Amino acid sequence: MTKGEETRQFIIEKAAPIFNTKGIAATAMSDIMEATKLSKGSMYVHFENKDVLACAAVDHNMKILGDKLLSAISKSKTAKEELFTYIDFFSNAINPPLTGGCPLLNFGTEADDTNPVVKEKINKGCNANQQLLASSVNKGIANGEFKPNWNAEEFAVVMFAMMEGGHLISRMSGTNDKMKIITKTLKKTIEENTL
Amino acid sequence: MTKGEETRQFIIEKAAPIFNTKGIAATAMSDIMEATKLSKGSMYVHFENKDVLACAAVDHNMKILGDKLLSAISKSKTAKEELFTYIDFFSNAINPPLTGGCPLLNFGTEADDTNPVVKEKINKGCNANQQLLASSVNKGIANGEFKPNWNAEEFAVVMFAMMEGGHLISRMSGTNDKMKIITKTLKKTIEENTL
DNA sequence: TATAAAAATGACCGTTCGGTCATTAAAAAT
DNA sequence: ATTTTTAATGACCGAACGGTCATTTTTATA
Repeated sequence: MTKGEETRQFIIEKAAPIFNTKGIAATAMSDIMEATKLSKGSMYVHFENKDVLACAAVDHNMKILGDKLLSAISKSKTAKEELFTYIDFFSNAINPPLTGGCPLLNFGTEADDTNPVVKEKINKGCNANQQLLASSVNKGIANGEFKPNWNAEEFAVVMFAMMEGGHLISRMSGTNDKMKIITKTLKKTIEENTL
Repeated sequence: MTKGEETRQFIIEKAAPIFNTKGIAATAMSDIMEATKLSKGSMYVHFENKDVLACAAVDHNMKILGDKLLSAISKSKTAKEELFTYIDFFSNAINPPLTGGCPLLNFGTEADDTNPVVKEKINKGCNANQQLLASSVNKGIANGEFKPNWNAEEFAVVMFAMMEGGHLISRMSGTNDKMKIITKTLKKTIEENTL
């Protein structure tokens, strides 16, 4: 990795949590300058404008979160464990795995009516999550863990929606109390579909 | 209503959908000036600063949505109808009841780490929704529509989270396809708890 | 080690931002 | 009808914004 590539990566890593916390519109280049201790000119050597940097930060946030998640799930032995691991991974919305909370929720709502590029990135992220969940369910059906008539795709949609909604509720209230109800409900549903 | 109160209300009504669509940080006073065709000075006669106007816009969005929702629900005869009406009311995320989509989702994620005042408003809005749902369930239990052992508060949390999460998914994908899965699942759960 | 290429700097630019205020116009009160 | 109060205006302000660029410093190549 050349010096340039190193600096570029360094900027992204410092910028990502700021964008995820403050939002794209509310984050100024000066915020990134302060965090990186780099000059303004240096930022524009590596990113042609703020939008490009913001997109890179969105990508980075999703990648980091995805890597952490997959790393946790990969330790699971059964399909049921995979689903439980996913739940536990996101169960603490007050101290979330990523600074600023869920990037799908944060960037998704901001980009919704204003930034189609970021919006599509988030859409793909949502779909990736749901496919991950559906594949765990299907895996469990295939190996006899789960009831064969369990609808994997539908459950994936419902579970993903519940986790995101729970994330919102918890962040607003400042406690994980209601997230616990959601995780409990999800785990119960999984148990009910376990043979 | 005096002329001043009329103008103030007029500004709020024009500003509310803009804030809900673009977000607070990304909305400029000039946007409101353009929408209202009023001068900058006039805006500051009625609102001491942008934050006050933004808060009023948040309140207005929540009030309008709440009024519409309660109006729809009030036509229901049974508790089950109330729950179904709530579901149907929010089932179209692509053409939502409020321009810009759900204000709880929009303002909640933006205010999360930056605006404690708005955050608390949204928190109260989330709780109000959940209490509304729980009261419908409890009403149904009391009048013998629903199973007596159905946990109203827990279902309210889960249902609210699913609807908000479904809203996010639908807005990102641009279709209501997955929202339909969510509404179907919720209605099925309600049916299962109906006597 | 000399040279070419890439990276880093910070002063600077035009624009837009939120916000002010003296002045004018309109509405309310007398 | 006159006076007083309130609303509306738009030029203006300083600050902060995203972005540029000639210059300097560092890194990579020969």
